[in-house]
Amino acid sequence: MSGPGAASPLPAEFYARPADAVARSLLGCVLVAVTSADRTSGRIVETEAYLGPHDPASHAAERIGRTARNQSMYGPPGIAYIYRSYGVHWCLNAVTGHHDYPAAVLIRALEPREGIEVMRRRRIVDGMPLPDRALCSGPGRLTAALAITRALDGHPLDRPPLWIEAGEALADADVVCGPRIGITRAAEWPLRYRQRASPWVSRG
DNA sequence: GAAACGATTATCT
DNA sequence: GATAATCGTTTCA
Repeated sequence: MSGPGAASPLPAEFYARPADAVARSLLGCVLVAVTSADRTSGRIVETEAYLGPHDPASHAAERIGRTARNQSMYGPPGIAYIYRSYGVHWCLNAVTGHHDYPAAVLIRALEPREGIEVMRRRRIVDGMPLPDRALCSGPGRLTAALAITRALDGHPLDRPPLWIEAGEALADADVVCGPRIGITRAAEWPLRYRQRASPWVSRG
């Protein structure tokens, strides 16, 4: 898509808010990734907020502090924080809040929009394609589908090759907020946001 | 130095 | 429902 009326990337100011507010606002926005050969994108249907040093589940919790891995979380709002999960998967976050304050929003699931055939090709394992439902329904799955790796850690999310555009905002009635997933500390904090009844979310 | 532990997923029972 | 894959960070000696 291009020309008049095309959605423009969200500015850094969009992210200069508490992580839970950004996590809610990102639902319905569109994540776009381009390579020299392909363009892939999807609507964000599930996010999770990691609030700051006082959030014990955060990679930058008080007890951990600044490390080589989480340095992007201390950068300016609107950049990517990408880390390796379980030594196997890449996970994408949008850094929020103000500079030097570590907070971020984990992008957990997308509804595929552009390049779904490219996503299918990227996820073929042993000749067996994944069902479309599984292409982007999880933080590790969507990075594989969009070819997002550590190389983009710290990348500003308002320009190629990876950016987020405003989408159609979701009404509060279409948003479900509940406990976070896959963590042991403060998992019960209601910081996971997802589109109600979307078949593209990671669980439920 | 050594060992345990994940903001997960695919595969097997 | 259980578990292997797989590696950087953190923790402990």
